[in-house]
Amino acid sequence: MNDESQPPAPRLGEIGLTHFAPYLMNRIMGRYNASLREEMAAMGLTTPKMRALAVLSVVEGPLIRELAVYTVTEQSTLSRALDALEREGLVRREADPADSRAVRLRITDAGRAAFDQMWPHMAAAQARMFRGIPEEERRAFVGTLQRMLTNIRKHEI
Amino acid sequence: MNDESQPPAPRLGEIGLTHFAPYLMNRIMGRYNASLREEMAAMGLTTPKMRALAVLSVVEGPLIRELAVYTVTEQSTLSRALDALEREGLVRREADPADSRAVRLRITDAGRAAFDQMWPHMAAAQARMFRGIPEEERRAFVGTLQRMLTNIRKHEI
DNA sequence: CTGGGATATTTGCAAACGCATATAATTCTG
DNA sequence: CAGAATTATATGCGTTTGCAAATATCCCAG
Repeated sequence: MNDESQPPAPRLGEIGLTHFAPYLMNRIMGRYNASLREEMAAMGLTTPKMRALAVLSVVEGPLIRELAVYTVTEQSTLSRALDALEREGLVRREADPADSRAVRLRITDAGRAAFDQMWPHMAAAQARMFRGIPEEERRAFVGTLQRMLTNIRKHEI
Repeated sequence: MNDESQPPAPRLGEIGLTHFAPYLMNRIMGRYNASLREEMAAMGLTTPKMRALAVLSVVEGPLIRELAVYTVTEQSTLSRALDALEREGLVRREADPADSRAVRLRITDAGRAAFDQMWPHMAAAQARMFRGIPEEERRAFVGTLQRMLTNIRKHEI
């Protein structure tokens, strides 16, 4: 609870929906995620499963609670998503040698293949989002996003 | 299906998670939404209910399917969220005089009061996101978001 | 006008989700 | 080093979600 006594916020009606960044971001991400849903469904993936594969294709052997942060997923939801991914042979749970509570995660070759099949759709959806936006503007936008992430980050990941 | 034959997308591993805008946006919005969940729960609101109130506080008498677009919510989910909001007296369904299939939505005074209680938390969460980001950068960021929304917009709303 | 296709909304049902709690292992503290 | 507190993960259970189908109304071609 850090209350840095803000000046009173202008009302939503005054700034308008389309000037309120979270509204815009929710709409954009909603459509981005929806645009992938069909391909995911065709591959038997849910959003948490797909995100887990995406992160595991890049991050080596994280803990489940770490992956939960990366994927913005409830830990219990992720635990069950991993059950499914493991059942399907896309991911492996490995016991951590130093801490037997902990589970380290690794993507399998089949998992990597599944993600490789998914990736072009993700890249295309992203490209659609940025269509007509100059490279420099886009770079600045991503820079601001990175700054925002560090602002709101609660975890060290 | 508009396939404008893209050049092959660079792999996620090459660009890195933190350069992939959808990943950053999902993380940021995940935390933004999570940071509101406690206040919402305290007021008996779910995310769709809260979003409906937010939009209805600004948009006059939309159809349910229109509100579904604004709130990025499945129409069936929204229909049930509206059941709850109506039961609690925060929203009214009104028959459209010209089309008796259609339902027009209006926020009640109680609904507006509920949203007014929620709004400071939303504004504060947004302020946290943008902490330390100069006004001009922030304006540019929102401008890019608006451009992105028109890019991916499927509906006329 | 009238039947066929569109449109607006609701509802049935199975799957997914999230909170709280259980289980198991580790670390800290006196 | 014993017991308390903490950490990592899994699971029970009620709620929410989303797809598909049902219902009701409207629009339009003939």
